[in-house]
Amino acid sequence: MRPVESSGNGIDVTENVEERRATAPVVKLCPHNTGISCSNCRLNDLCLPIALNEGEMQQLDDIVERNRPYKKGEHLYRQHDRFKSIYAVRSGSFKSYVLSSSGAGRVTGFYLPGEIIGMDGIADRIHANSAIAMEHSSICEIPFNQLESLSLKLPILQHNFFSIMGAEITKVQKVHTILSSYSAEQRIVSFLLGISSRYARVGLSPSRFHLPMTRGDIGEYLGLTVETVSRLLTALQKKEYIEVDNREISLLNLAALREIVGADDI
Amino acid sequence: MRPVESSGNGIDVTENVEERRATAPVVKLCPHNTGISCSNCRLNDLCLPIALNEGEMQQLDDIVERNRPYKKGEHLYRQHDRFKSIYAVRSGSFKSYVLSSSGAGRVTGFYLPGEIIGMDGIADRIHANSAIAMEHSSICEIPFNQLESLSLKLPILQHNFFSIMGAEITKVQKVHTILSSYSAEQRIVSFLLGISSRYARVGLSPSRFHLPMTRGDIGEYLGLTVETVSRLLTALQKKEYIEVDNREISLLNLAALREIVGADDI
DNA sequence: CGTAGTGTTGAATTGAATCAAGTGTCGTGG
DNA sequence: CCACGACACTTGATTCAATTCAACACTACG
Repeated sequence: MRPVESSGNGIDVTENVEERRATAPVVKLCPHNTGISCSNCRLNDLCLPIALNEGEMQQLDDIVERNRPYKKGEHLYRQHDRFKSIYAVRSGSFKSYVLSSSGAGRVTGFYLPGEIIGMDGIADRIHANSAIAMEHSSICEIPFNQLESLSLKLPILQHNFFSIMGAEITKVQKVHTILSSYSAEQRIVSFLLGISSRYARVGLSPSRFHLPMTRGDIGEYLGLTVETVSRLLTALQKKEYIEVDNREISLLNLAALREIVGADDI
Repeated sequence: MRPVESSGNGIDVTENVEERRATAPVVKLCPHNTGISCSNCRLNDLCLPIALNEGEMQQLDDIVERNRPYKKGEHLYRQHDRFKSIYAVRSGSFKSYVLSSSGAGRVTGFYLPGEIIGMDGIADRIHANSAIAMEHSSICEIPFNQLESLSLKLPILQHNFFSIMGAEITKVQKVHTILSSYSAEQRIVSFLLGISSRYARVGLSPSRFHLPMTRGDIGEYLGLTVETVSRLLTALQKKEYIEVDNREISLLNLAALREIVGADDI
């Protein structure tokens, strides 16, 4: 039933976090004793260090904190927390969400390996969202003040971070367009294609993957109800455009799916 | 009929552009002969130069290009154009929009004086949106490569620009929440309150203002039809929460309006 | 092995879209 | 300065996509 490409809880592209926790359960690990550094991280060419040379990467490495992994349901930060760092997802996945005063929270984003989470706090130094692990996950924490200082010394790092923030702006604007003009079916398809290409980016299969989030999460993110999400996944399966086995998704007819959203998608 | 606070075509807080055009209609103006510089601009404490000292502001000033004003309907840039600069709105207003392959364009943002437009091109050096003047407007163009270079030398400038990009991310995420969970009425009210506080930021009246955009623009931005926008403005007027005279809006009952969106708005 | 959370499916309802037919406003050129 | 045409806006009647309400099935974890 599980796809070949993504083992177990989804995506542990860089390390066996379970094993590490067994030997060092609570104590905060020194950044250097995990065997992981930017220079040997598989994600380093899609993360902050793009195009940095060895020496520069070492300087970045020195400010990165690689804390203990996060268990499913653990918070990375909460809404209104003081902003301290941004975080690169190394394995697993997170969602960000806000609690509206009118009760129900709304999911504002999903963060997969190789993506940066926490930029919602940069402007006013207070996190606008909460962020929570959707599965067992590990992250690289990058203290923002230190990132700023280092960016003054490393032009490429400054450039990369501007680009990463720019990409975040473009990504959220894309969602704006989807929410303001797409039908429920187009939203779901666009979402699946988006997840697909984000997995492809880190070398996983774009046509067969595991969704780390619930139907409810997807619904909140896309402005739909759980029932609608469920119904549409079933309908797309009936058309044989996708195959759904619980949270395992196969995209069977890429062309038809792209057709639905108008081809110019992600 | 016109509100006292905003004269004529809306907002010319810094200069009389009409007059300047009369004497120098076509030729591109030298950045220094306009009498405008960052240091004497009324918006300088809500724009890039925040907290810069005189010398630093002068360095920023040297890279800013103050082109001829834009007429209503003129494009600042178009989707797929090469990204070259970001732009600070000095007077007037712009909207950004995308053309979906399925015909109808969708408005992705409105930019008022003191706000920065163009960040949608930072990530991949291609503009993801088009930007067009909604009225006679003037801007400060800041070539991005030069901004990057200068940011390496001026820590405060780098910091400011990170903040500005962070604020853009937070702003767009807020719209995401609005579109994914608010009713049509809540969207309109939230939009009006947002415009109100953006005008307040530049010293204009938060309770009485001119909308530079059409009902159609508002609808596209909020994922509603023109008819719905029109009906709801009428309905809010009937409740005496607002007064509508064409594009002149008065907010009569702030408390009631805030109540509608759940108080935790913008 | 039980139970809480997650997911599915159906029937009824409804908020906003669509379709339609106007009126109002503004900029332009005669 | 006024008349014209193009937009912009409004209002009403009807339709429909997605929500809501409801009941039940699955699954996964302690």
